[in-house]
Amino acid sequence: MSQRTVEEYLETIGALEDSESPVSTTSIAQNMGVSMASVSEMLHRLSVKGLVSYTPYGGSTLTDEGEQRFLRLTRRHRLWEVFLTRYLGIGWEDVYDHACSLEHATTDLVADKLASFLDNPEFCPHGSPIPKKNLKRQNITGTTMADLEIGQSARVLRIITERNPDFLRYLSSLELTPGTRIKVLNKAPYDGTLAIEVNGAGKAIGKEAANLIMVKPYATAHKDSGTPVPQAPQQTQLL
Amino acid sequence: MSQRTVEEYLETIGALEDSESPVSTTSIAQNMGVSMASVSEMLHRLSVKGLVSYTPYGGSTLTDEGEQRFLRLTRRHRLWEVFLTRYLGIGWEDVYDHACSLEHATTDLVADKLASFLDNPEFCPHGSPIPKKNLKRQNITGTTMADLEIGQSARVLRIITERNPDFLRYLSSLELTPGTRIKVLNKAPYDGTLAIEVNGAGKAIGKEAANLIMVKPYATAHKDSGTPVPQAPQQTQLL
DNA sequence: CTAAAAGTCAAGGGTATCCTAATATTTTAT
DNA sequence: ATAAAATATTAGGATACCCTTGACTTTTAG
Repeated sequence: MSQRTVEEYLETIGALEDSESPVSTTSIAQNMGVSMASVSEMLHRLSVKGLVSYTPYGGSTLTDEGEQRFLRLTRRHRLWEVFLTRYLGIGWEDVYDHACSLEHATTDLVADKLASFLDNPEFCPHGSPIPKKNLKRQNITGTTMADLEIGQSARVLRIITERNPDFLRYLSSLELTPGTRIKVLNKAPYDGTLAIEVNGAGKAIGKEAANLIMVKPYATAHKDSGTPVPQAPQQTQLL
Repeated sequence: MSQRTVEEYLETIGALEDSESPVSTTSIAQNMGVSMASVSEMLHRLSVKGLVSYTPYGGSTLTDEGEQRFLRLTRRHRLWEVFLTRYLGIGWEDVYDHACSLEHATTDLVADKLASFLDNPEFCPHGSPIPKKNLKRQNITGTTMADLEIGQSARVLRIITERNPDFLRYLSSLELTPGTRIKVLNKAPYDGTLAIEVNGAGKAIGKEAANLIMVKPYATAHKDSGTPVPQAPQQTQLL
């Protein structure tokens, strides 16, 4: 079983576990565009390899070792994303695919040196946390833009769908990048379309899209807590 | 036939063509560590794909298209080597392997942006020329250190064996990196061992090793021509 | 000219991955 | 509680790749 295929399964399962655990065979099959039979077969193999804990008819979870491998890949992927946007000037809308191929070809040494070079960034350009070298999983919980009440202000933390350049370009056009402050002006009664204020300008965004944007609501009365927050993706100025 | 396998064959054939053209099946088999039969079979397939021009019993050469693919890979490989030494601080002795995996995972966009970021370097850390974007093959001819006469001075241009960290480490210990100026003090009559002067100190180096070091002899009477020359591999100072 | 060296070819094996179709299990809705 | 629907698994087959062995052919060198 090729290294590459294994890694792709681990990544799919790991990503799906954020929203569904154990992960169903159907989800995996749909995500990877292969038949359920293929997935079933592969889960057996991954199970034998000790990377996935698999109960027939019951779904799959990553074992500790599978989780480690998943996080190591995620770390590499997101470090490359930071490098590609910051130093090569590739837009955050497009970095996903390029990082996808690089992550599988990155040796431990290169990953470590890259992290230092980038100054151990905490977030990728889409606002997702970069696993640290110790590879502990970070739980991502929180509010989406669609959860906000009328009148609430918040800061954009993270875009959940990293791999859809068109969607990300759309968000760019609305100036909805991680770090941006927004305020909900109104919510349409039937379809839930949001009227929001971004950088002083009014914009509209559908509920489906708003559900893919994680935000941190402002606690009006309190000082902002010390939690680090993603920065807007941008190129480092070179000499 | 997997992308990766094809690329590895193209690289092997392309590299061997520097010293032997057309390239014999035996050379390829030895270089790749597979049987001649496997190579024979693969050459047929590469021939059908139009990447290799193959005459049974007569050897193989890359077609124009094969050559392009080869040069594109070489370009990527060497650009990564420059990045790894200059920015990540990985020693020139070790970059080869890390670059080897990255090169296959590099998209066109990333390769171009990386080249600009690195300021379109002309040479890799071992002194080999980096193919330009137009992918014209550069002929590498010249003198090796073993060809020098007693009393001649020269500058180290290029180490031919890039993939042997131990050998490169040995050269490092002799301070024989690209860009260094040396002078031949003596040549032993039987085994051809060279006594040389490097940075004011006397050293000895065997004929076999000296054969792997390309140099540019100084024309004593003339001004140095304008030909660019590789620099010593070193890390860029970061702010 | 002939033996050794180099190279090819055909046959076959192992692994990996995918699919479809048939079967089995679990869930859901009545 | 049970039938239908949804979900999942297994069996079996197809394809591809890449390798090796061993018999055969061509080239080369004495």
